[in-house]
Amino acid sequence: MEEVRVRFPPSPTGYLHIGGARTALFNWLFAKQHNGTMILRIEDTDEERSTQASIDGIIDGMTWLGLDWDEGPYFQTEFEHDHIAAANRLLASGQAYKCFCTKEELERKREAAMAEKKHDIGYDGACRHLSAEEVAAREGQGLPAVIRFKTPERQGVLFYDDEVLGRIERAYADIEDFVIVRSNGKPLYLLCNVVDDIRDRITHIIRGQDHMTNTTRQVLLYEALGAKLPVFAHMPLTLDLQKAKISKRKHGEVVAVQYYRDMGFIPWALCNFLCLMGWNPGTDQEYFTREELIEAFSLSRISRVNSVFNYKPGDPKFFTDPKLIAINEHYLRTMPIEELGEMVRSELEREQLWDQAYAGARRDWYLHTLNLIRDRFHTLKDFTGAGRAYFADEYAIDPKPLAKNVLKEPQLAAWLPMLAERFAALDAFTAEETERVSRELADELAVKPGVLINAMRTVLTGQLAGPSMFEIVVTLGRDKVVQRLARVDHLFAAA
RNA sequence: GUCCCCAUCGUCUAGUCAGGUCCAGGACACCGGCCUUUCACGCCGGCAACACCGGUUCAAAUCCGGUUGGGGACGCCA
Repeated sequence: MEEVRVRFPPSPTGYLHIGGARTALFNWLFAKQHNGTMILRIEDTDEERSTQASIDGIIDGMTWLGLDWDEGPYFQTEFEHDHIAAANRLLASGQAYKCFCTKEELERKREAAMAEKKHDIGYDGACRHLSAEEVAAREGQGLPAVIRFKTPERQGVLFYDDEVLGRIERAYADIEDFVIVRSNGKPLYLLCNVVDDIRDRITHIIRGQDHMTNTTRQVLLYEALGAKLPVFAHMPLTLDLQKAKISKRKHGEVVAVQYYRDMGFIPWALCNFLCLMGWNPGTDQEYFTREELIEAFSLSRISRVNSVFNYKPGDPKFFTDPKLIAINEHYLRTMPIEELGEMVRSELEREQLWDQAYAGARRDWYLHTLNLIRDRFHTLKDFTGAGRAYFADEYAIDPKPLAKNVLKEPQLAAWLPMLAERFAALDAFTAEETERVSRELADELAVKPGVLINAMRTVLTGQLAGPSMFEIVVTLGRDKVVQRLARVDHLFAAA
């Protein structure tokens, strides 16, 4: 079988957003599955809008997601000679022509047509049949010209067979003569893209349905340039709840890949979520390892229906699509603990909470602690947020549980230090022993054990919720527990 | 307006090509229960959809036609 070669060709005019990342992911999956080649090609021919920051952002985003490429990044502007040469070839063979119509003229004609027939006719072909003499005359006058592709004068329809959508047809008559080179001599996307895909020997073009009208025109370009047509697969778009195409401009950072890195998402969780937008394996499986997904993926199971990114602005609990959060949580609590340890390490380092011993003598403690607390967390950020008390002595106490579990019972100011003393006196600082003395004390004080236990949790971890109290106690160790329980005065003083 | 694509729970979707096993399955979210010192996790249960109209057929989510609805593209952007 022919080698599979695919490409991801972002234009560097903004950060990598999740729609683009999904396109990259599908191409990547397809390439991996077929032991093919994935090419990253930066389409930077729009010089006004392309930025280095955007190029960096795209590369960083892809790298973070783990979507690697085999060739590139290539830069489209470096191949301008190829594009111009192709345009000249088309010109020479009569498959393209110079057009001297100005933007203003075209605009006027378009408006007139709209007013008269309420119908946008596209380019009217005014320059299509200019003789060689007429062209020469205009050039002699120094009139600027664009190069337009000459749509074949054929009856009937053009078609191609899409791997997702089946046969796509479009009447030749509906395809206007489109511009392939600007009047300043710079080639345009429609042409560059095809020339590059031919040169890069792309076999499969997997891109969004928003390219479908481009595809019909590009099919003509392939034919005119005498190249074999690649396989096309148009994937559905991702929309917002208002059913509008998601965009950087409209939705801001919540659609940026970068946002998910900053929010503490596991990269593969985002990939897993993204692949489920517009694709499914035909089974009930929803969680995939990298290898499983590469194996299971197929173009024919890409959906034809646009999917909605279920994000409602302003909801603190669901700061992005709830399913994406759920998938992230799933990985957080099921992934191999060593792997999680690496990811949390980065978070701790960023907050200057990392202790080198966690990689050495205290590694078992470190991994055990992560395992203890990960069940309740949503993102990697929680390890340094809600989980801060496990790694630092400076941590905030959530005012809500402070009021409810501690300040509500003023006598705890005395009771907690009493508990500290008893813990300090224990022969064996175990879950069983600490629980025993806690219950004993509660009994003596004639209060429910929960009063002491919940107050302890709040003081020791700063949180309303957490793992089993006596596991926490053992994990933190006697010193910290005694210390934290003995000094609760300031909590009451502040109140 | 023109051309193209699409239409199953709130969201992601299975089922549509090869009509019956679908009074429509799974997941997320939501609600309830169990577990529990808290909150989660986990487990159990619940709510919730074939856009509409017509046709074909013994039988339609599935095939055909139309309507409505949604999206995309209509640049000397990519």
